[in-house]
Amino acid sequence: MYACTFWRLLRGEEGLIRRKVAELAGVSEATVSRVLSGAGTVKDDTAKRVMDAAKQLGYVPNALAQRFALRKSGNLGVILPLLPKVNLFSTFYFSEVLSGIGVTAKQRGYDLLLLFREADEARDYASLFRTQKIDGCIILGSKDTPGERAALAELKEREHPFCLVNQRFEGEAYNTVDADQKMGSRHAVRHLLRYGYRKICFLNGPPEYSNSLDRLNGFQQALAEAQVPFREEHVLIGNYSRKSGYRQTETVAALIRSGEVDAVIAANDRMAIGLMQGLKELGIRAGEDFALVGCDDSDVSSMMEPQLTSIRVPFYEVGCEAASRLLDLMTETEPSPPFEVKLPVKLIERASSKTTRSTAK
Amino acid sequence: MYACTFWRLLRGEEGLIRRKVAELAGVSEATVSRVLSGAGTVKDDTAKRVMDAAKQLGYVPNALAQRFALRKSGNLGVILPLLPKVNLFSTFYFSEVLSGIGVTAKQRGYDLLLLFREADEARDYASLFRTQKIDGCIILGSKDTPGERAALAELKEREHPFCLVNQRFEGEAYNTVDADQKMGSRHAVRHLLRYGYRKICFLNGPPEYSNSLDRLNGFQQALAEAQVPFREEHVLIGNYSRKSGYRQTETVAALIRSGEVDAVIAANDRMAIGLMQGLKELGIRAGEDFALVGCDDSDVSSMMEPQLTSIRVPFYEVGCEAASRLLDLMTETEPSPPFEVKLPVKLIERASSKTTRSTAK
DNA sequence: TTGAAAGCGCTAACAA
DNA sequence: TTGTTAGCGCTTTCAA
Repeated sequence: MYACTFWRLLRGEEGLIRRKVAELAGVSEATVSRVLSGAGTVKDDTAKRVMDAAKQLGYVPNALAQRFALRKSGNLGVILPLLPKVNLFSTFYFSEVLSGIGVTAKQRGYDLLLLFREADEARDYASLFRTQKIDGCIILGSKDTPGERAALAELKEREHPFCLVNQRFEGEAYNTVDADQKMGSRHAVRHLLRYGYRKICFLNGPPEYSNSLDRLNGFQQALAEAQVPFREEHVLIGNYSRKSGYRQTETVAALIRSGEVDAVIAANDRMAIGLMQGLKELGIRAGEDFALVGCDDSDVSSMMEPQLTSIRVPFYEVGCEAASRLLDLMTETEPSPPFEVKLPVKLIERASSKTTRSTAK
Repeated sequence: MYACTFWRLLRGEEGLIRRKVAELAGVSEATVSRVLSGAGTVKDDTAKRVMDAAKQLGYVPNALAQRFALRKSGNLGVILPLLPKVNLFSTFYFSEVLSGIGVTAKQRGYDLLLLFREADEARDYASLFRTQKIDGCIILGSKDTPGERAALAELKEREHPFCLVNQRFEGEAYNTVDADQKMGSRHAVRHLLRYGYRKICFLNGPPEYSNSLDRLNGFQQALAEAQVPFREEHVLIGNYSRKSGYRQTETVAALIRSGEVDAVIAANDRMAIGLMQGLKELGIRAGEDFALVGCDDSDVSSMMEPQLTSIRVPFYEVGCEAASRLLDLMTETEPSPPFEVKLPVKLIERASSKTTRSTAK
């Protein structure tokens, strides 16, 4: 009770506590500021007196006032799609990337402002800067649509620092951190070829995501390198959801049964799993009747039966890198050219693709 | 280029644009403020003139200044554990809850500040309020430890609005939104009994989480209701990770083989899946040799083979409810008693527990 | 219904 | 090395 009224008093006289600290330390308020913000030059001795006084009185500077005076919000915005409805991306992806961003931002004294982009909301990223809610932002789950392009162009034009994660825009030089998806597909193809599979089907995601294009690209390139002909009709399109993988069951089953296809690469784990389940219902088993490779190496890939071979994308590191680069850029004085970081991926071999096809048809 | 310099100018004269709006509308800056903040009484006619002028000049008030003047951050803090390291909770859980919070907060004009709690950091939630980074906060993944209790007690003492999600503290009346875990276990037990299983083993999580205690409680109660004896040695403890479920393989296998146990309820899906995998390796199959029920109904439960019966917890709604209640509380003037909301859960029956045990030993 | 002016808690010149 | 002082862009009394 005592403490309660004590603190209520304090709250009522926010400003006074600052003055008290100054008095207790025998300095001016400006010096208190200098000590606590770390800026300016203060004698070690006085600095210590101020610190002690502040600790004794439990004084913590008001970040809101601080940021207002500095005209910096101290926030890093993270824009992300509304997850539950459009569950295309995996929760795994977001958790990992977000954690990476969060840890990095915290290390560097920034807070994270989470901004959910609504489905068809007119995107106005720039106003987040105008209102000074954020000093920079990282955009997740961006798609190549006219509205998105316009919003990004505006950001760039006004020189607001931002960074895209896992998405590039053809013809625009934006800051990007991405996994090397193209290399991922190549690894997958080479892996399958090594095990004797030669008739590979590719279950891709929609082309609004540059990742989809990159993966297809790597797929084609790896085939070309091995002089295996590329068949357009062996490219299927889903929407990154498990259901969309499941929906391809009939098509893929026919391809496998006719001997036209003996392996499938899916552009993410969810589609791979949907397809695997569908085919299993028809008695066609991954790892035995055909080989299956997913992408993302999400936590579910090792929960499957058989466990799913997948391309590990270092999502956590992607988040770290994006935040780190963006914060660098925000603290630099002179403008630097846009960065396009590609992080290496790695094929994790598991049972779904490991049976050697010695008698390839 | 033109636009670019134009905006650079604007940025240089942030304050001026406000004045220009005032001039264009033929009013004072104070009136501009009144109109844009919606407060105060303004004639409809002048209000319209101001709005038009603002739109024409592209004026958006500076939220940072606004919040500073109002002494409100406009942020709802969400405190959550660092995910990647301590991957006890599922990413599914956090994504769902977070989305619920995010949507609700946005509807009510609040922004979300994400705060990662580091593993053993001295918890000082109160200073988030003192620095005015947040006006209220929702705490996820809280555990019953002395440090946590102290931090929460401080929040309460200083009358900072906060809400716990999925965690209660014995002896403390904090605002809480939780799923009805106790009811969940009861559903699970009754379901198993109905299918003829009578020897049920319970794989629980650690007791620092009140959920663990609730679930055990419901388990015992349901057994008592059905007059099935409760066996202390049939309660196993994991840590909510898949591995910890896997680690119980030997123990559970022995219990099943000896006929002492014919069904298992796990306190979350991850442990259920770990256990399922371990037992499968020993040739003991869920849904055939024993029944298995998980909890959370995370997205993986339907990706398993066999699919996992699980208790669906409305995580998204939990998030909505927590945010909604907390925001109510923050806008109320008079103090209200703490709320303890329990949301209903639902058993989702799948293959892992559906084979009727007609010949129960 | 509106304008003028004070002040939110902090930083950062400028002086001393 | 430190104190004084003038803002940061907004809200909000108080008068008109």
